[in-house]
Amino acid sequence: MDPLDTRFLRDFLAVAHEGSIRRAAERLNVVPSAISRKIAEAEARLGVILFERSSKGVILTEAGELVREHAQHLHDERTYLLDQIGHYSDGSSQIVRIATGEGFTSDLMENGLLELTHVHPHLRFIIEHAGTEELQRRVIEGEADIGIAYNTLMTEATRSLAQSRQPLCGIVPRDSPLAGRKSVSLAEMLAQPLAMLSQAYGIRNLVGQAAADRGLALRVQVETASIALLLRYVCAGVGVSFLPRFSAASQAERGDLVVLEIEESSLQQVNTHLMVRARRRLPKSVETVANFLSERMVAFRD
Amino acid sequence: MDPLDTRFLRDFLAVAHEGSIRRAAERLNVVPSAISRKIAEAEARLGVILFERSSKGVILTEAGELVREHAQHLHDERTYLLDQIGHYSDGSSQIVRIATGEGFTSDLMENGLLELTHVHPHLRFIIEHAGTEELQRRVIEGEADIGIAYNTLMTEATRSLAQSRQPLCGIVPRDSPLAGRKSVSLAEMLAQPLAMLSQAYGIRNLVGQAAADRGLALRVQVETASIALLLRYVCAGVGVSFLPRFSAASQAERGDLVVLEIEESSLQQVNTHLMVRARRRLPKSVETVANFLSERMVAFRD
DNA sequence: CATCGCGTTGCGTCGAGAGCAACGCCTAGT
DNA sequence: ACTAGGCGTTGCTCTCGACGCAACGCGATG
Repeated sequence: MDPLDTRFLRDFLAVAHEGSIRRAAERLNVVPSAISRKIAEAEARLGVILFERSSKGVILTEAGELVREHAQHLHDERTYLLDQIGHYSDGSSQIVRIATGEGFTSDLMENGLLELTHVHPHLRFIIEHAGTEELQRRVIEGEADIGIAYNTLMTEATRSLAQSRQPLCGIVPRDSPLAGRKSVSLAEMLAQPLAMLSQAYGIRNLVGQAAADRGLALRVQVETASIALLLRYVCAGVGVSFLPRFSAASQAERGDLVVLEIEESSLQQVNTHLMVRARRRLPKSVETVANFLSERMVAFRD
Repeated sequence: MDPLDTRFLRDFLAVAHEGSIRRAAERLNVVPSAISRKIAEAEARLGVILFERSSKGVILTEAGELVREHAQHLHDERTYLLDQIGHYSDGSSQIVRIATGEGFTSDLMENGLLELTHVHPHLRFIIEHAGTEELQRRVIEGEADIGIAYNTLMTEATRSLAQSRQPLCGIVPRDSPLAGRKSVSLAEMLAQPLAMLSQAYGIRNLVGQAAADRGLALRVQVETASIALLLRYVCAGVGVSFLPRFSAASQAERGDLVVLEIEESSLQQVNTHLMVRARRRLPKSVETVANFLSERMVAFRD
């Protein structure tokens, strides 16, 4: 009867997420034909095609994307309602999923979760790392409650609960000739052996752009997706790298390396955001965590 | 299975609205037992009582009110989605329901709807009058899309799309001794025979409060819920009244009566609001109407 | 004390929706 | 060129969840 029934939307969300009716059916423990029929009927009633079928699966059409947003929002609201009613007072669904860039790892753990787990021992966390775009996608599509991203453009689909400017800094070994300096030029940095994050992280493009503007060549000796590796690279004295201050804060504190300002305005303007899905009313647990992290993490100090 | 199924929420909304399972069942063309059972099952699953039963019907509990908001919001979002998909492109559901204080009647009609019906002939309107609180309730509970209210306190459940200060003015006959004045004191007004709106309209309390602050007695000769009657009262030269300027604009233009500023700060601070339900994404039709009225109606000119 | 309207419960019935199996289609690998 | 595997879809069957009907208990009201 109703083409936008709750159960239909649940199935729909699974299909959109999996990109395949069969896989969604498997995850939901039903037979694919059941879902296929529901989708077909909904399309007939709405007079709109929701998925484009291919031999590899299905992908959302434009109209389908609208329905997906609706389904996601409904799911959020439902969770919020159950939270309000106290349906989760037993502690279930007190799971907060955080998606974050790898650079936030130590800041998140030492300044955020360490105390948070003591103050609210009933909370459970799922923490996943991802590049900036993937991270944003996870928040938007409901795979994560909170996203913490560096150098990201906010869209209509996300809302920022905390932000601060976190310049991209130069990370140099403690015995580097640059180590005593207060700030360095981009040219001086690029004259050193260099390790950098891979393309997915945006930082790479940021530096690449700045270098191009000055007509400087970007010679990367080591390229990796691991920030831990970058830090070890610098600590070992092999060469320099670029990271925001908070990513290297603990090593800098121990004197293992030195963090320098770079005289390059485009690298000063970089923002960090703590984001949640737009228009979502946050369950108490998520709100608690978001507020706590916003206040405590170094990445959101001005 | 699902205690918050779409169909359940539809029934739930009807019950909450009607205050009676039987009446809701009748309106939905189902048998009362069906609904009664659904509610009982939902309460069992949620572990919360949603309605308090009495021999006269049912009323929402606190938890029930949360569910009602959820149901209302879901309904809004669903309508919005269908609107976006173009499901209503045939023109159905292009009905915009406006709840307004009676004082806005001529302004609404002459400066708003007159042109609007020409520009968008496919739009249909349902316009209902109500006192300030009732009006707000209708917007919140989804019985109206747009509310236009005078002297209202905005709450969390409503959002204001347009507002302006509209002082409460003195309305006097054209041959009144006060008619030539630019402004008058409250005392001078209250010395005249007086007709006023009844309590439900808030204007009464506003004047009563101002009078009390100055130690003036409020002697009301005629008390009515009809603004048209107030206007005729003044036009006929019987006495004076209090109304915002826009309510008497057309009569003042024709010279049938005179509108005067009152030297009383509390009467200057009164606001008009064009409000919609908070957190609601407006269908195109509603948005069109809201924008149009905000721009054209005298009540929202500064 | 009778009556009326309310929500609720027991029981029989029906149909929406799920499972099963077969089909057609496209892709990719041999 | 062909085959094998994965995909969405369709015809059929069956089941069980939801509805209608009727009777019940309860409180208010006159």
